[in-house]
Amino acid sequence: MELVQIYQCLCDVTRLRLLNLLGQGPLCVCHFQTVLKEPQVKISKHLGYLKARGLVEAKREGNWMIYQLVSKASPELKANLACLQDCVREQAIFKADLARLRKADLSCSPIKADGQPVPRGRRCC
Amino acid sequence: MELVQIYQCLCDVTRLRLLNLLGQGPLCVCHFQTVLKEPQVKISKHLGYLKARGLVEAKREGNWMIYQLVSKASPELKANLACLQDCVREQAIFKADLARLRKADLSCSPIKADGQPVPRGRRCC
DNA sequence: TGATTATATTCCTTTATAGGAATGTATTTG
DNA sequence: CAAATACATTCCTATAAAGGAATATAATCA
Repeated sequence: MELVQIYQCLCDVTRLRLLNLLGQGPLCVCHFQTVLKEPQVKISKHLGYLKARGLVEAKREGNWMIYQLVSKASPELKANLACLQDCVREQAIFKADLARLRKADLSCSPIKADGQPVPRGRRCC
Repeated sequence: MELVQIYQCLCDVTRLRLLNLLGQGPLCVCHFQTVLKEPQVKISKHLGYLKARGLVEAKREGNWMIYQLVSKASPELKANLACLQDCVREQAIFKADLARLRKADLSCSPIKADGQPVPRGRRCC
């Protein structure tokens, strides 16, 4: 993947917020909606953008799509994601997002802490 | 400066090439033209773009405009420029640019090695 | 002062991107 | 199967950006 494409993915606030959250682990679309408080189209499109350019990957989990950072990232991508995490650490919007993520009910997501099988088919968000 | 603005500056190859060269020190516009082999408008516009967003600064030196990376860069900018330098080290285009830079006659630029006063008013490129 | 050199700006065209409304698709539940 | 839930896609509009041709500006030289 080209370096420029990485930067193209990083030059939108919504996408930075998505990537920031994904730094914590896999998430489903509705949780992004809940945390970012942005409309579904917006979230979905930006996730599609990131996926098309190989920054994230998605798998279907029952009714939900679970997104995560690509498992086999290039050195350039790794470096830039690390740099991003570092830059973002002090910034209000991103800290607030992480705070809301922690408070959110993630019961439909595979990142559930207790390791229980994910309860499927119930209302999520 | 916003983090997103930094990434906006980085999402174009020409600008990455400019920044890569500026990592070596200040340069005048005509040297960018020589090294990148791109038309003057293109170079000038991208430098203007970088300047408008605070990644580079420029000063007039007689007939020439000397561009350099901003002296007082934010932590985010520093981090990302360092990351860029790192990512770019192995890539063909950027290595080739640096090679051409080394071979170029930089007599009209303040980065002249021997510290002599810059000869002004002569033909540069 | 007029010519030359270096650089910036304006104008125009093309393409990319963001955002939202509406609609489509997949999956699960009852 | 019908309804509900989660998500994607299409269509449209507005705005930004890239690139080039032509022109303008600034400084220097002869």
